[in-house]
Amino acid sequence: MYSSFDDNISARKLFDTTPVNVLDIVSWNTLIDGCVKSGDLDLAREIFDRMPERNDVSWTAMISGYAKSGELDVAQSLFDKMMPVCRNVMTWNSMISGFAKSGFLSLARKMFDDMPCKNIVSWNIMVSGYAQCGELEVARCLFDDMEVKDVFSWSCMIAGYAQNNRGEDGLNLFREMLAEDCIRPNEVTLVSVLSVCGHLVALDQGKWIHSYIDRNGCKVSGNLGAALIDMYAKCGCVENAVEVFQKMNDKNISTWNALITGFAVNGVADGAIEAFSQMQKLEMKPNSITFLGVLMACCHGGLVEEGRRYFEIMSKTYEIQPEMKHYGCIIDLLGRAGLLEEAEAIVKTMTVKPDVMVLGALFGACRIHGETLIADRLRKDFLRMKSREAGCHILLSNIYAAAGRWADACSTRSMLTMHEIKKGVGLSSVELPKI
DNA sequence: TTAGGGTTAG
Repeated sequence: MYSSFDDNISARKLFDTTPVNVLDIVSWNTLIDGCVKSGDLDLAREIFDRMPERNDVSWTAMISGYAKSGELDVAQSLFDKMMPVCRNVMTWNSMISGFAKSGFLSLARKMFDDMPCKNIVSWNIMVSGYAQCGELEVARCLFDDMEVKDVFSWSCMIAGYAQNNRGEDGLNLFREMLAEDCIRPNEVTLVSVLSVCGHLVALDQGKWIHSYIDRNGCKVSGNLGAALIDMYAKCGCVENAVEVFQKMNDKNISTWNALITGFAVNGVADGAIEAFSQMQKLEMKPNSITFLGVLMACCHGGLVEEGRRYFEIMSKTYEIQPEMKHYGCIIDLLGRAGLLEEAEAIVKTMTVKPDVMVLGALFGACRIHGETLIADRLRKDFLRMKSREAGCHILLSNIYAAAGRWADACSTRSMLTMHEIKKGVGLSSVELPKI
């Protein structure tokens, strides 16, 4: 009865109108749980403080709520106040997870080592914590030490490799996972592995995973569909991406975003725009990533008019404030079209300071169009950033060189050597053998 | 009480 609320007003009403001793402890706990889940920690705390008696479930719900929202000091003080015998494994796990997610790995580890009784979740939290912080070797040691692993353990470790540019290790671990008898990948695992295939442009492996999904009758949810579409798009197979999209029943915003971005990165601007108007017809609400995709499409297709329009409706109609990446796209688009002053004017309206990428887009345009005046104006802002991004220094130097301003070109170049900034190595990819 | 993705620029 008290398990969920449409809004916290009903929880508040119930709490205010019910005499304290009418409810039993289970109902009180459910009430707290509902408030914590809906994000109203203050109300949960008020209820917790006024409860006639509390048990481990009440304490754990509060501690977990604070730990999840990053209020670790409050969580810790409640944990300390709690009778040690009342602390259960979930109480400990909530604290460990809170510390690990906030990057306090040594604190998490200390609690993990101190806890009287661990379960598989405790191990998974630590594996995930290390993996997310890029400490993959520590994560892997813990993972290998686990006597029993579940799908969470495998997914955490694979995602860790995926997020830290160790995609091949992720794929190898996925192969090991498939060889295990009692474990099957789920949607989360598959999304991670598909993302690896996309980044590595490993089309054969991506196709194999697609057929695995079909063979095993996995339901292609909105998110899994998005991962498949994204994988095909990153491998340059727009037709396959579209086919996946068309076959899906329950498309969500991520599915649409994957399709639009897929069209955009493959230079199919009209496909992206068409998909966006379909979304509008279906009254599917776009988000900031949808607009990034559409703007990217305009940028690739040189569609200035459309780009301007989408950039405008984004905030005016949909109330989505442009982020740095949206600015990057529109400035790149205008800059390439030679509309440098308009691009510079947008830079000036930005509420956040333009980053190196945004300035880089404008420098790039200055170089294409032989525009030195704007480059001069932006140069100070750029130098103030003390950026170690070699590309911008080189662009700037090339702008001056093209204009015959050799002294400026040399001084810009010398910044590179002075600050020991090195240009990153060019990379290309090679397809891996099949699974 | 634990796990996931979407991105371009010279």
